[in-house]
Amino acid sequence: MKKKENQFTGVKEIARLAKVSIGTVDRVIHNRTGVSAKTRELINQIIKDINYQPNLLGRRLASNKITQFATLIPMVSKETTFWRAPLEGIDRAESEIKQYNVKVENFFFDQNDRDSFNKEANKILKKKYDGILLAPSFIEESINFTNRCKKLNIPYVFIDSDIPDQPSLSYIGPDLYHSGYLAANLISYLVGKRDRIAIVNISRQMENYHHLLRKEEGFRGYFKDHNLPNKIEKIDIRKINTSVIKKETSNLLKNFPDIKVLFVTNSKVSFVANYLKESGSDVVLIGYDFLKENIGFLEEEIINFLICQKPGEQAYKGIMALYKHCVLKLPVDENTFMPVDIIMKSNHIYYSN
Amino acid sequence: MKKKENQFTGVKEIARLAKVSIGTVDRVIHNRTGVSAKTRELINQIIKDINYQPNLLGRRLASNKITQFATLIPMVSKETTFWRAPLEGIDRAESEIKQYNVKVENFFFDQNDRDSFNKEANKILKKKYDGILLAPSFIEESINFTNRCKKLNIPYVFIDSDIPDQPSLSYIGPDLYHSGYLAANLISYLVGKRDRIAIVNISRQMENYHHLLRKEEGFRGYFKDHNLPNKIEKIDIRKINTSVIKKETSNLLKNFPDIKVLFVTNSKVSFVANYLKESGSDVVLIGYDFLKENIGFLEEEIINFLICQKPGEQAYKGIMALYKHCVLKLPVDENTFMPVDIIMKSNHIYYSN
DNA sequence: ATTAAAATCGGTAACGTACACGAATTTATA
DNA sequence: TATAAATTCGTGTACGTTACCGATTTTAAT
Repeated sequence: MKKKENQFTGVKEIARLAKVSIGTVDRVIHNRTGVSAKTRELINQIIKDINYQPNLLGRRLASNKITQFATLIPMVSKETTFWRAPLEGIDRAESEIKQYNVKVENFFFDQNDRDSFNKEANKILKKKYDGILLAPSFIEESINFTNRCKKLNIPYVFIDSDIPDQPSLSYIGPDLYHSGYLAANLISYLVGKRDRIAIVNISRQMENYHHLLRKEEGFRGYFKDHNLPNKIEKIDIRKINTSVIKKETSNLLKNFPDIKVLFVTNSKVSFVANYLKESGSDVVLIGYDFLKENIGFLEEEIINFLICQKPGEQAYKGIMALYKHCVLKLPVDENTFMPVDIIMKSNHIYYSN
Repeated sequence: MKKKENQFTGVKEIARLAKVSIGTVDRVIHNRTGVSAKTRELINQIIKDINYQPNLLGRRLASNKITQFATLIPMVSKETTFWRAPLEGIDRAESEIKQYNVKVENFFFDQNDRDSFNKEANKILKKKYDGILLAPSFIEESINFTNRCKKLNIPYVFIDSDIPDQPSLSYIGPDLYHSGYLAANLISYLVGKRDRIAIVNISRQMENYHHLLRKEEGFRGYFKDHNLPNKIEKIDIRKINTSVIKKETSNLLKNFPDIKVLFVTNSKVSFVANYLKESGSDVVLIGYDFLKENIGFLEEEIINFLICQKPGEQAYKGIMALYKHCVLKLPVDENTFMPVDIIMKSNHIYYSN
């Protein structure tokens, strides 16, 4: 460890150069009133000249404030454990920045109950937070909520899915079209030209269904772009229920015995896997998300590929984006599309969600 | 922004509870002499009781020291641009922690010149650094170097490849065996039982060759574990030279026309791709590393899959591990095996190395 | 010209921690 | 018991910044 040598740095140096007190420099830096136009200009010039970078340690230490963020994401349910990873990402981010007086409070809503979304959203707006991270599962409600945030000048970050034309501080999540496109590309290696393929959408909520459609578009887009002749079937299952999914899948495979690949457009792929295992089918199964229930089937190679986009990392980055913006006053990327990861039996052990 | 309320925190609070001055508390915290056994014990008890977490802002601000790290990695050469990503990762880490008075200095060696490694290593040891990040390309030399580090009590982190039985602060890099294993798993989806497969090792230096062998072991391990009957050929090319590689590959494919997949065990896959493109072959090509020269072929689907392990991220994490250990005094994972990423044409755009 | 009001600025106490200096206390030595 | 030596501890200053208080200067009003 070396000792630092030069004496005058930061505001003190600026003050020295401008022949004013550090109090005045501080006023200029924070655009406060009480400085004549001349000295203000002079100080600003010096700041530019010496390329002054404020010392964040001193800054955070002196400004004895607590920055508070709120998160609004679905609760972990019996239906899916998907939202466990984002929560862990949030916690990881918080424990990294809590030393800088940042606190994060989490609010959870029920993915099958839009009222619960509104209720939690109102709770958030009552207490004044400095930034909000949310998964805009319900489109209308999210627009409403974020509009109110905008009026209150509270920055918000979307994760997991975006709301077009609703400008946010940042979106961090998948490019849904591309993830479908990738699935198709992968499948193109697995089937012959004459094999049949099926898309399986499983969703109860209309909202989430939109996301699935984007993936489906990407999926079909690939086949179109590459003039592939494969026949593509599709079924929509609107109940998340073992027996229903079993029946529908079984019907599908009976009607089209030449189906070689099933592409399930979300994390519900384990339900299909469950049936395939029972029936002893050797259809290739591709689905989404690194969930416990899916990994089991991945290890058995009932599910052959999982497409994942690190939901935990998304939430982590989301909190960090708020931190960068609110605390460090740094610019933040408007869109961060997560890499599309391909997980199979032999690379899942080192994967971190 | 909320203001913080409670007055007594940190050392002050401890001092209050122990009825001593903060100076004494400070001495206990830093295991300095000059404290009676009684009060020391008392203070330590209080520290435990209130679960005292030192404020890093105050700590870093007060300790007016500069922590200096050195890195020792191969230089970017004409032969490969592989080491550009790690360098960027190092820079990214540095710019994140430079606010905490951390500086990083980079030293580069020539991968084909073990003397250059020794020369740079000596430079590093002359100036006393607080931590070292290195890619131990030359095994003997690295052991020698790290032994000297240990004597000087300088912690070091390995990236990219490990040296077994040379205990380091941390290793961050691939699990080579598994990456080969994964490649085989992937290939198992792409070939029929009777198709032939070939492994292509391209390496000039004996050292690097060991890494390739680990991958090859993993690769063959998969076929053995799953009782797959595919014939596996193998060639070693000890010159990194377009025409040599062209000739060797061409011979291989002529001798075994039933080869369906080529597995190149490192980033030199672009040389093979170059030949395949010329010859118009439609053999499936799998290789390593997200390099510019490879991505071009990936887009053309001459290279079909690239296996990547985020070398940039490795270096970033390596510097961060040193930071955590040296500055924050936090525990550090001994081994961090990077995820094994599968990159193809349609997911490379969002990939970050 | 006098006084009041407004604008401009300097000085300084914090924030939580590190570290040096010297004061107070205890122990050892004669 | 007196004195020296050693031990134990408190105080003060510093790190770079924020934010407030009050002093000084300028401008406005009479």
